[in-house]
Amino acid sequence: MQQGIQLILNNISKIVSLTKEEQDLFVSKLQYIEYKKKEFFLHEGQFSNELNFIIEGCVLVYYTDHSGFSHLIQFAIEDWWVGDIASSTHNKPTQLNIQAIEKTKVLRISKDDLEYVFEAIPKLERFFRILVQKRVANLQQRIISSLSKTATERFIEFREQYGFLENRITQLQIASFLGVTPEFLSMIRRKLNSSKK
Amino acid sequence: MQQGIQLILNNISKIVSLTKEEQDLFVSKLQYIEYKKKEFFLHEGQFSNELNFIIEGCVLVYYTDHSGFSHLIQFAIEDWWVGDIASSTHNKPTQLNIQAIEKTKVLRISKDDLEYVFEAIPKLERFFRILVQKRVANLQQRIISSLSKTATERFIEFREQYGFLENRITQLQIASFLGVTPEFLSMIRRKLNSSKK
DNA sequence: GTAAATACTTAAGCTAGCTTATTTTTTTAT
DNA sequence: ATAAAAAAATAAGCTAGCTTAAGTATTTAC
Repeated sequence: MQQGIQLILNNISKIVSLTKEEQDLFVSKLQYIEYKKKEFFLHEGQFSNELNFIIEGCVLVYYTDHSGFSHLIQFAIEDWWVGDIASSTHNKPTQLNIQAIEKTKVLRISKDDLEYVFEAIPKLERFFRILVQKRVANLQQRIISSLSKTATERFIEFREQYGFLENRITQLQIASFLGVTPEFLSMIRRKLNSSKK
Repeated sequence: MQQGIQLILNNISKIVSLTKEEQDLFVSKLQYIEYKKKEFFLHEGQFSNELNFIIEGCVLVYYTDHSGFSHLIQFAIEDWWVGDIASSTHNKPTQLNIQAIEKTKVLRISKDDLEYVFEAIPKLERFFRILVQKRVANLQQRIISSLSKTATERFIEFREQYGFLENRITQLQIASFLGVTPEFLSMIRRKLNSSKK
């Protein structure tokens, strides 16, 4: 856990610098949690009242539609933040599922504590504002790609951006993220491989 | 313009409450600008260093791909904020075009002034954090829809959410927002109309 | 007020991506 | 180590949504 605290403070210090006292206050609000592989952080219909920082592991954020198909909205690994901003901003039950796909260690802060530290340490509110802005940039890029690119182009873009994940998540999950069937992704991969040599 | 200032202060007061002095400081940083129909706020390749609040009018935010096709990322009307968060967060030239499609009046604040007022009035940083969170919720919903719904379902959802815009933007623009061709949208509309009666 | 430009509709043929089904490979649990 | 489960590949037939093209309606600009 001690290493995790170093990691989270380091993550924050890339954007804002906190004094020792501010760090201690923030850290005092963190809860350390471990999830086993396949365990859920959050189920559809629950209220999302926490934000999680991943120390170790990998989680998926997905939406399950009325026909039971899952659609991968986001994934997160160590040194990333994960939570349902939509649910906690609008105080509505989440539509999403958040699930560990490896043994995962997180530091968690509740919504109430987060609001408290924002009040006490405005620099932290700045940090989170910038974090959320980066998320906007990321989501917007994904919309641009979904509107203007073919599945093959989106797969190539995925590899460039998230290639380091290719051994941690399955083809099924990549297909779900790209918005194609696994069968079609398999075809895309075959075509790319044969044209490569 | 005076009315515009009332509108913007009102918009902010729905989320945070400012003292008279704080309001005055914020307002002193605002610039009033008018655009004619078809004029651009921002062209692809430029740097986005402003945030705009629309007092009156309607603007489109779109991406133009390498084949010259436009894809509508966002639209905004009076009482909405518009800018390119991605470009200004990452200090990169924008990929987007922002264009007025009606005579449009805005109040604008530069990125530098915004950072200054965030420092001086932390409540304003909170306001913008929450504004950006709402944008995340909106973009995420759009990704969920694009992954899990057919074009017809997305059009019905568009009408429910943005029906009030149907007389201000064209079918071409709606098609571009939904990610279908105008011809196909025309077919969808015909089917929906014939099944309605 | 009128010509030109733009938006919208319709329809026929086409293709990217889906469905279903089978086989092979890899992972998981005991 | 092995059986069961899950993931991945291949292939044939299908469909939502695209392309092209031509015609009609509406806006725009002078």
